[in-house]
Amino acid sequence: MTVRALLVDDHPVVRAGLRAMFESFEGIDVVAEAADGSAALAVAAERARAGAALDVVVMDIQMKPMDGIEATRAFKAAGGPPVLILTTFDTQGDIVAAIEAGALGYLLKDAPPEQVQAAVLATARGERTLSPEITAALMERMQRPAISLSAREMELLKLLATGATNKELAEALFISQATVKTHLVHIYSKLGVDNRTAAIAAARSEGLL
Amino acid sequence: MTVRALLVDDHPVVRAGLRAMFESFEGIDVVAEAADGSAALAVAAERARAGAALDVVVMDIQMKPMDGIEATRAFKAAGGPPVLILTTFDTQGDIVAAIEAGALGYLLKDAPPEQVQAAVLATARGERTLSPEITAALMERMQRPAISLSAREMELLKLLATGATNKELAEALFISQATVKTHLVHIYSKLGVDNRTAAIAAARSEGLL
DNA sequence: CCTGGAATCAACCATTTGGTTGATGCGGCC
DNA sequence: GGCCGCATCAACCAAATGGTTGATTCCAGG
Repeated sequence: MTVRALLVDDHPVVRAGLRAMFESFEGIDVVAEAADGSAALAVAAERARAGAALDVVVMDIQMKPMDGIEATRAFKAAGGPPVLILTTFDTQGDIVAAIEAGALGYLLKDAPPEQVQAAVLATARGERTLSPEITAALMERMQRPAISLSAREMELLKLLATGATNKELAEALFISQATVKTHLVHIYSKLGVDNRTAAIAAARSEGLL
Repeated sequence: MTVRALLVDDHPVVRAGLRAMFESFEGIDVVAEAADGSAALAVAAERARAGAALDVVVMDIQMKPMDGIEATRAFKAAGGPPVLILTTFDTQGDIVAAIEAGALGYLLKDAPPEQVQAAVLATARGERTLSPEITAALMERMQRPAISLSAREMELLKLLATGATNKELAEALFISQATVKTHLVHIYSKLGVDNRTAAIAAARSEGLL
């Protein structure tokens, strides 16, 4: 029995590549393509109405207007087909976001063809799949006691990364400079640094930005 | 007469996609693939020795161990085949670097298949090709008086972005803190900012990092 | 050869940032 | 009810950073 797959990627080249890989392989039938999340949802809905529901969605993350994370969440909420994320990046933030959004699998685009095919079939069967690199990144994150900034601290951090001074932070957030400093001290201590530029660097490497 | 092309990309999926696109098209023959710059150089050299030199190289930028920029420079230096850069990103720094390295064309991976094929043929003929987005990015850069940091300033900037203090910069570069400050003042003035965090933000948005 | 940019350093001062202590109010949770 | 985390603020001090002026050396280009 062949698996009906939907390819979602904003690069025609990548879609063609996946299609070519799957065509030379018994078991996967690419029944549709989409260039972004909202198009993918539309296609899936139509397929379901036609009584030929999809078995698996292979999706990139970075797309516009609707990205792969949002689309995954929508598929999950609608009880749609399982989603396999296939992307270029392995930032911890992306991985965590994808899994939280309900993706069943997460694979990198530089994976060898056999791995991609195996992952697609596994996802269609409802099994969870993570490539070794992804697993490693996740494990690493688990070992450290999960750096989590409060919502307010995240606001500060984002503005901080734009190069704002304490005074500007205070004005932008309608708080006093004293409060800004308090938040900054907390941010520094959570990130294990002692100045703002290092905080930005650390936040980036943690995938917080 | 068909064009002999070499595909260089670290993603098997992308190579398969390009190959599939070109196969369905008269005029381009994909005679080899490589997963990085040094492998590409080896393949091209072997082809040349065999008397069946390549007509065009289609290459990504981000690859390891040797990236597309370096490889392009090497092809150019060796009088090799013309290079068409086909990549995901359109940061001004990448574009400028690619052109300076001697790339004949620069295209984004989200370009439609016909555009990719046309660009490959044009590159093989020795014509320069830039996609509209790339041209726009280049023009924009031209209009502004080209922010260019000296080599030393770039060294500082990179370390700055890692969160180093003036003292650490001084030690890392074997100069006094006074010199660090002088360099920083120059960097700030070139970027139009007045502190280090803003400098990092500006450098990022200018594609200098 | 002379001019100018780049890199190097010093001394000085103003401003910003960071560190600490302490305090208040609010909301959730056991 | 009491504890705790979060957000808010103040006052004070220490350290880092930024701004300015001025100077030296080296090297490349007209």
